[in-house]
Formats: sequence, structure tokens, C-alpha cells
Amino acid sequence: MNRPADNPRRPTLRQVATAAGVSPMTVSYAYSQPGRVSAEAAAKVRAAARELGYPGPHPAARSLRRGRTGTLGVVLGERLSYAFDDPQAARFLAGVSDVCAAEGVGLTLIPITGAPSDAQRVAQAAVDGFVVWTTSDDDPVLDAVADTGLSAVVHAGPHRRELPVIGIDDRAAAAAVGRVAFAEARHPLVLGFPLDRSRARRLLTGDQEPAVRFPVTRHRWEGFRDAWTHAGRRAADLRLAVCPVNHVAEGETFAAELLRGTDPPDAIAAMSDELALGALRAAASAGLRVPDDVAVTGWDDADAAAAAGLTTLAQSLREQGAHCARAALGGPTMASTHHEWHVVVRASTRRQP
Amino acid sequence: MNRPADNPRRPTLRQVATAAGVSPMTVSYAYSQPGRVSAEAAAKVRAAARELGYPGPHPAARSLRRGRTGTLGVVLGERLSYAFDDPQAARFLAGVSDVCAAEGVGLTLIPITGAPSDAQRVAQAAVDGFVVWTTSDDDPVLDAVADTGLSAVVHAGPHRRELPVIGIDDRAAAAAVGRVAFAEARHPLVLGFPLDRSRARRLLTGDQEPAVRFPVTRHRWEGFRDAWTHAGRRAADLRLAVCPVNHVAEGETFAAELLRGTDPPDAIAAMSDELALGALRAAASAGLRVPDDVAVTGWDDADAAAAAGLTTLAQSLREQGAHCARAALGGPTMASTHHEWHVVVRASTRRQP
DNA sequence: GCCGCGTTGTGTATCGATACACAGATAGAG
DNA sequence: CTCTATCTGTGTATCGATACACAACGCGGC
Repeated sequence: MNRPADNPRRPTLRQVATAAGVSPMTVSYAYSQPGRVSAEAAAKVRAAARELGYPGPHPAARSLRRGRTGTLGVVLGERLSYAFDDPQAARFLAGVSDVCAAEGVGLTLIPITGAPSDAQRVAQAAVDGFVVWTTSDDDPVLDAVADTGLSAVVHAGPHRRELPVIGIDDRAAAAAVGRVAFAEARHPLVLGFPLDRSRARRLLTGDQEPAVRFPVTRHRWEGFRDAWTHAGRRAADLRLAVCPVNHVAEGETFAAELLRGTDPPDAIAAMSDELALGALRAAASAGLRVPDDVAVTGWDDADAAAAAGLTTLAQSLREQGAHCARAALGGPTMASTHHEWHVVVRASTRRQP
Repeated sequence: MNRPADNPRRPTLRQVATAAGVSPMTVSYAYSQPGRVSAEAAAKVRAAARELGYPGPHPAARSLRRGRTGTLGVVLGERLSYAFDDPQAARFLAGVSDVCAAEGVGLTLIPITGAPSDAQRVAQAAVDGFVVWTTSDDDPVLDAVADTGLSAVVHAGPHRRELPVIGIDDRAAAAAVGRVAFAEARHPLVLGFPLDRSRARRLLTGDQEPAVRFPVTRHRWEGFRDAWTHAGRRAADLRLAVCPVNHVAEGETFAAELLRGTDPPDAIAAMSDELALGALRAAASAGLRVPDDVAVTGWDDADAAAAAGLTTLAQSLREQGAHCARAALGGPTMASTHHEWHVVVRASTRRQP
């Protein structure tokens, strides 16, 4: 049989045209440009469509002919369950979805599993553009995205070929936060994101040079290290605790462990408000005063950060998501852009001199 | 000009065939059935494709001819930002995405905004099937889904036309939890989800008959009321506190308010573990003992429920998500199914007689 | 009566890939 | 040496909708 499986046979625009006694183009216009047809013709078309159970133009046929799909692809760089677990991803995707809803376009999620089929899934995605979120430097999916020739934006890096990057200057921002967080500290700690897709839990010191595959993690770590070493301190005294997932509980567990250990941290700079809130809880459980015994900073200025009096880095992931979506839907002319950020000083850090 | 906008002109399979000196079908097979062509021919095709920058078969053309898109549509019944905010949605979608990843199909999210264009977005979605999550009884989008003729599943209701529903028997489950939660209680409270898309914060009593548009909310409320009235108590003594969003903080605020009021609740049955954890915090802040002063139950048996010693209803939204995805991708033969559930009794409720 | 203009309807080529049927080549069995 | 079976390559009709160009019609102005 020389026809694809469609179950059961779906009525076509041509059948509707025949049933309504009009030409196919009249039916087509009735759906895509209602003003183009008379009220009378439109009524005939609607009646015939209802009669036959015609659900509207076939999306694939329409896309083929029009050259657009009306869908934005978001490459997640992660298994989908992580993306939904991560509040930062949620804020970003909310921004993307705001724009999609406003423009009337759909949203296709393309989760990266690490398998070679990932590139194929990108190549076969029926979308008009891509937004790439949180992937690692060596991810071959970036090449697949570039190969499609569709407009695409990468959020917060990595840089690759001609793909523009939208985000903040993470290194400079981390350095600014670090200066506040580490003031008068002797045993500073960074509570950070995974270094690579393995998401291993690790503890490093600032004189080590780990292979950090996630650009966001790398830039922020470099920034925090800048703040510490530029103040004339020894890199080896700065530690990095890598939390496998961005959760309050994860930050609390790791922070609690270190606060009980030898040389407990007296300043904790976290890469997210969630991890920072975990650190605050760990400090409270340990009976430590914030900021006198231990200073804490977060990242993002989420609602909970203000409520907790947390010093943090304010940026709007939602706005960045919206910006990425507009850029990816907008067309081929784009350039890398840095968004604004600023440090919000609250009660969780020591007064500056 | 009689050609759709593609920017810049994308190379076609036919061009690759010409460049490689083979027929179009050989190129097509090289991509879709690699075993069908000789190693030699495959090499020629790969070389020509790289040369021309051919990213693989055009998704729309392939979909049109094959009659499948390799994508599953998830209708969210909510603005996307709510979906990402709701931990229950996250667990469900993780299950959906597990199956999609395993089957190599993409995932298109179709958020419902309440606008009339929602139905159009459903009709124009290039997908092979639909999973509908958390929509209200009167949602016209359900008709749009049914009209497409694609296989579709609704999670937890509402029932509509021939669409199968997958979920648990919420009413029976709520009744079972309610019996445990309300034992020896005199002023029981249900901490619940929104009644309709307006998400208004409200406080009702069991003798009122509010219009509850979300089936999950309705069924659980009915079940809790069953538990109370079947024990011979007055419906008017049971209250329902409607929380606009499913967050710990939301449950904490509302519970704290009522615990400070007249006739403070001595038993709180929540529709989610998140709201229940909020109630536990409110009780702790008010200096109340759990379960002696106030019993608390949750719903879902999330990780945090076990950690908090919370009596709860155990179900697996992740499994249900996976089941829905398999059903929606599987084909036309499906039936409504009830999943298993059971009550997990922990320390947050009074010992049963 | 004729011209110009806006509105509404139609015929057809085309978007790009693939299912199918068939042809030629090669190999192995008898 | 012939006959069947397997492997590999090809030509073409088709999936369903739409861009475009053109035709028919009504209407007002001069």
C-alpha cells in the first residue's frame, strides 16, 4: 500500500472543499486568513468541516509548504527530570513560555540524555529556532543545532561557532558577590553546581584545576576565586563543594557536613539561592550566627532570598528566557548579549568596611 | 515568488543525491535504514551531505510522507510557569519524559492560557498523540484534542467523549486518608488546590456546594467529606482552605492563619505533601504538637514526606506519567485505568483505635 | 459606456521526502 | 549450468496544504 499510516484516514482540505462546493483555496483561506473569504463561504466551509470531522489543516503539510512550523525548540542539556527539578530552569523556561504564548507558537523540549541519538533528535525536530539551556562545552548537540541552519541562541554559553550567547557576565558577577561574601573571611567556601554531566559530589580547593565542563559553573567558580586571590589570599584556602543537584536539601547536607568538620567555613558563597538557603539552615542547626560566625550569599534573588534576608546576586532569568525566545524566533541577525546584574546586600553578610 | 521562506535556502535530499552520484532513494535509505545501503554508498552520501551542509531529512516533509511526527504533545491545562512551579506536575512530566527518551520521540508542551487560541494551538500541533494534564471540566481544549483523531489520554479526568482517563480513584483514596486524618478530630480542615482557573484563595465549609471545575480537587474534596460525614459528623464542621498554588509557603500561611483563629483545626488533610509540610511548619511555629494537638496528612509520598514523618497517600505520579505517555504513543486501543494507591501511616496522625 | 478599484473565488505548480515495485547483480544449491 | 534467494540501487507517484497569478463581479465616478 502506498500510503502512510493515519488512523483512521483523516479527512483532507480537498474533501472539505468538495463537500462545501468550493475550491480548496477557499477552504485554505477560511482557516488561515478568515478575512479573505465571504461570510457565506466561511459558513459553508465550517459546516462541511464539522460534517466530515475535519480538524483543520494538517500541521506537517502546512509546515512543509509554508516553511515554518510555529514551534520553538528548547534544548535542555539535561534529562527532563532535572530540568523540572531545578528552580533556575523553571524561571528561565517561564520566560521562554511567556514569549511563546504571546507569539502563539508552540514549545518543544529536547532533553539531552548523553546518547548519540541526541543529535538526531535535534536534526529531526520540527521547529523554527532553538534555545539551548545549560549544556557542557563538549556537547556535540551544539553542532547539530548549528547544522540545521535555523536561528539559535545559547543561554550562558558555551560559545560555539556562529551561535550567539545570551546571559550575564558570570565571572564578573561572581567576583562582585565574592568580594562581599568573603570580606573578613579566613575559610571561605563556594557551594556550587556540578562540574560535568556525571554530577559527582566533590570537594576541591582553589589551587586545583579541575576540568569544569559546564560554563556557568566554571565562570562563577573563576569569579569567586578572582575575588579571593585578588584580595591577596591563598587559592588553596578557598574550597568548592560540588552539589549534584540544585536543591535546598543538598546545600544543607553538604554545608552541615563541612560546618561540623575541621576548619569550618566562615563564609559561604552559593551558586543559587536554593543552595544558600540550605547553608542558612545548616548554620541554624549548628547553632551558628549569620553573618557573625558564617556569612552566606546566594544567587538569583528569588522570592525566598528576600524573605530570608539573603545577600544575593540579582538577575532575571525570566527576562533572559524571554530574550532568548525572541531572539530565536526573530531571525538570523543576532549578537551575543550581556544582561544586567547587581549585588543585593542584605543581612546574611558582614557589613562592609 | 512561489516558494516558502527558508533562510538561507536549505539543501535538499535530491541535491545530495546528485552530488553523491546516487538516486534520492539511496540517500533516503542512508538516513532512515542504514542497513539498506552498502558501506560504499553510505560513505558517498555522508561525504556529499557534509560538503553541502545537509542537516538530514526535512522534518516537515518526512512527517507528511510518513504520517508520523515522532513527537508527543502534552497539554498542560495551565500557564507554563505554574506547571514548572508545581512539584506534582514535575513528577508526572518526568515519567512522561522517561518514556519519550526511551522511544526516541520528542515532547511538545502545549500550555493552556484560557484564550480561544488554545484550541487552535492544539489543532496545529505536529504530534502523534496527546497527554492532557490537569484541565478543568469545561475546557474546550478537550474537544480540540478529541477532534484531531489522534490517540490521547487524560490524566485524572475530566471524562470527555471517547478519551480514556488514567489516574487513581481520587475520591476513594481521599476517603481512606480522611479516615486516618480525622480520627478523633472535632475541627477538621482540608488544605486544597484551586477550584477553578481563577485560583482564588477561599475558605469553605462542607455544607456548601461550590462549583469545582478541577476534577482532582473535586474528587479529593468529596472523598474527604465522605470520610467525615460517614463517621456521622456534620458536614458544616469540615472546612476547605483553597490555596492558589501548590507550595509549602502557601500551605504554611493559610494553615498558620487558621491555627491562630477561632476553632483552630485539630486535623489537617492536605491535597499534597507540599501543602502538608507547610501545615507542619505552621503548627511548629504555633507551638502545637503533632499529632496530639493537630494531626496532618499529605498526598503523594514525596521524599520529603518520609523525612518529615508525614502520613500520606502513596501513589506514583511518575509511573502514571509513563503510563500516559505509553498509551498516547501506543495506538488507538486504550481504556480508562485506575492506578494503585495506599495510605502510608507515619507519626503525623493519631494512633488508630 | 468605460475605466479603475476593491472584493471574492479558483487552478495549478510546488514544498521535500518516502513507500512501493521492480531491476540487475551476486552467490549458493542442486 | 540453471534456478532461487539475497542484496543493493532506482523511478515515480504521493502525502496535504498553500503562494501566486489570474478571473469574475459589483460599484461609483465622469
